Amino acid sequence: MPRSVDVARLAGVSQKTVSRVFNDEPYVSADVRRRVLDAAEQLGYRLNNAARALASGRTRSIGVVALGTALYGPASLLLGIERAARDTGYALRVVSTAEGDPAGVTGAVSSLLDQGVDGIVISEPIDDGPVPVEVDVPVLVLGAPPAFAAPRVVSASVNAHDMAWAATEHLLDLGHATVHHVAGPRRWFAAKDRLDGWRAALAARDAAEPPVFEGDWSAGSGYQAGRQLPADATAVFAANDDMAIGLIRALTEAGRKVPEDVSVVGFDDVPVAAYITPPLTTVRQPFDSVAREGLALLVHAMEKPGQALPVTDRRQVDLIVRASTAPPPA
Amino acid sequence: MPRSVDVARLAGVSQKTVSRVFNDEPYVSADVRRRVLDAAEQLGYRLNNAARALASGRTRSIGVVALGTALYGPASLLLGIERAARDTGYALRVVSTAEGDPAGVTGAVSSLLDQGVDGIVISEPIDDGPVPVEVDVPVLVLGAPPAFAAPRVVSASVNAHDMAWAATEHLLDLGHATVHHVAGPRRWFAAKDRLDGWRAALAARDAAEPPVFEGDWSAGSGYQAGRQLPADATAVFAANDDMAIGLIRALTEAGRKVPEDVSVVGFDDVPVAAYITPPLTTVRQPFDSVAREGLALLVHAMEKPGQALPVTDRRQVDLIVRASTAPPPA
DNA sequence: GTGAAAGCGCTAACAC
DNA sequence: GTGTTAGCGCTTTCAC
Repeated sequence: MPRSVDVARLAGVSQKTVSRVFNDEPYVSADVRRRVLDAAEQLGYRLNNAARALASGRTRSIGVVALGTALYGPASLLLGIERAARDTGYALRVVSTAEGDPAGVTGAVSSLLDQGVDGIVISEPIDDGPVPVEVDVPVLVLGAPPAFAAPRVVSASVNAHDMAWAATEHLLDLGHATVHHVAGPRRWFAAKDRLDGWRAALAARDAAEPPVFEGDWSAGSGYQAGRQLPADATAVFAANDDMAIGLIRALTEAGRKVPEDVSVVGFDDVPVAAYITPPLTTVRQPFDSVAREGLALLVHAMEKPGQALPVTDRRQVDLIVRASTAPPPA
Repeated sequence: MPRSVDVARLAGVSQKTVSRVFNDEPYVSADVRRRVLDAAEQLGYRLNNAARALASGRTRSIGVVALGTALYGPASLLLGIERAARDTGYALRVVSTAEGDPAGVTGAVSSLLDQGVDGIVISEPIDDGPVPVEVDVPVLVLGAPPAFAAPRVVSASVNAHDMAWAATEHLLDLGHATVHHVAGPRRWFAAKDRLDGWRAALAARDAAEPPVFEGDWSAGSGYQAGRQLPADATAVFAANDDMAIGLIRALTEAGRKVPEDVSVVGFDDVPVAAYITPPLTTVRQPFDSVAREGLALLVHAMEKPGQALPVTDRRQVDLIVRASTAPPPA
C-alpha cells in the first residue's frame, strides 16, 4: 500500500503538503494540489484511517445502537441514520441489542466506545434503567427522553403523543363512545408515548378509559388482543400496524366486520397498510426526517461543543384515513 | 484517557505485558494478569483501537454494503450479519446503496476500503455490471453469484431456485393448469433465481408459461399486477409477500375470491403473512442462517487465507401452506 | 504557501 | 514468562 510519503516524493513536495491536500486545508496552490492529486491517483493512494485517527484523536465515525429487530420502525430509523450520516461525511459503526440481553444498551455503548467513535446514536431505546457507562462523546437519543450521562445529550423524536391523540380523536369524531387500545410493551418509550396520547385524548372528551391490552408489536399479539376484545367495543387504536393487522384478522375470524362493526386505527403506515383488507387507517411516522434532524444535532454537538443547540420543533401529524374506520353501528 | 503505559506503571510491569493481557496472549502468569486487569479497571483503561489498527494492520472490523431499503428481506439479512459478526468478535461498519445511485456498490465498497476493513459483505446485490474497484480484502456476496475481483470471494444464499420451484409445484399439485408469476425487478439476482425456479417447475410439468409481470417488490406493484391478471388465471406465485398482498387486494376489489377463484403464493414469510386475509401460503427465507454461514466463510477467508473453504450446502425448503391456496374452481 | 520534526498508543520481533 | 526497541502512517506544531 502506498503511503503519503510515496505520493509526496512522486509529486515532488513534502509529506505535509500531501496531508494538506487530502484534508482540504487552505494554503495550497492550485498547481501543487493538482500534482499531488495526480500522483495519488497514479499510485492508487488511500488515506490510512487508523493512522489518521491515532494522530488526530478523531475517528470521523458515529456509533449506532440499533434494536435487533426487523420491525419496520427500527429498520427505517437505522436507514435514515445511515443516509444522514453519509451526507455529513461520517462513517457508521453499528451494534445491535437483542431484547432481553442482560448487557443491553450498556454493553452496546461500551463496545462502541472500545471501537472508538466521535458520537453515539441510541435508536428507540427501551427503558432499562440507568446506563452505568461513562460516555465521553456526545449522544443522540432517538425516540426517547435524553436520560443519559454524557457530556452532551441531544434527542429527536416524532411527536408520538399528539399522533396517538389524533388517531384516538379521529375515532371519537366518528361517533364512537370510546376507543380501546392495544399498546406496545410497557418498557418501550415509544409504547408509553402512544398510550399517554390515547389516554389524554379520551380524557379530553370525558370518554371512559377501557382496560389496555399490552402486546409485543407483533401481529400475533394483536391477534390475541382481538380475540379478547369485549363484544361491545366498536373502536380500537393499535400502537402499530402489525398489531392492527393481527387484530383485524381475529375480528374477521370472529365474524365481526371492519369497519362496519369495529373500527381500527394503526400506527406507522407500513408499506402494506394500504393494501390489506380493509385498507388501514393509520398515522405515518416520518422516520427519515427524525433521523436527519437528530443527526444534525449530534454532529453539531460533536463539532461545536461550546455552542447552543439548534432546536427543531416537530408538531406535524399525518393521519392517513383509509377504509378501516367508520361510524359505529347504529 | 489512560494509556497502556499508565496501566503498566500502576501494575508494576512493562507496557508490553499489558498488551499481552489485553490480547489474550499466552505466557502471562495468572498473578500478573490479575494485577494488570485490576490496574486497568482502576484507571478506566480502554484499548485504543486506532493505535492497534495502525500497528497491526488489522482493524478487526467488517464492512457491510447494505441495500438502502426497509424491505423485510434486506433488513433481516443485515440483522443476521450483525449478530453473526458480533459472535465472531468483529465490529461492523455499514454503508448503504440507494437504488439508482450512480456510484452504487462501487462507491460503497470504495468508502469501506477508505475506512479500513478486514473483510466486506455485499448483501443482496443488484446486477450492476462489473465493479471497477480493486479490493484487497476477502468479500462475501450474500444472495448472488460471487462475481467480484478480490483475493478471496465467498458467497452464501438461500436456494431460491428450489424454493420457487416448490411454490410453483404446490400450485400445480393442487390441480391448476398453470401458474402466473409476479416477478421482482429484473436487475436483482434474487428476482432472477425465483423466476428461473418458477419457469423450471412449469417446464417439468409441461405447463404453459404465461407472460411475466415485473413488479418492484412493493405491494403497490403487486396491486397493479392483480388488476392486469387475465380472467382465466387461477394461480399466481409472487416473488415476495408484499407483492402477494397487493395482488390479493386487487383481486378482492375485483370480486375474485382468494383462494376460491385464484390461489396466491408469496415468498419470504414476513411476520404479518399469517394474519392477513386470507392467511398467506408462502416460502420462508432462512435469513439468519444464511448470514451466519456466510459470515463464517468470510471470517475463515480473512483469518486463514491459505486454507480451503468449508463448504455448506443449503437444500432445505420451507413451504408454509396457509389459506391462500386451494384447488382451482371446478 | 510550504517543510521539518515530534509524537499519537499500540503491536511485532527479538532478546533475556 | 517478561522486557526492549522499533516502527505503523498519519496530524500537529512551529519554523521559514
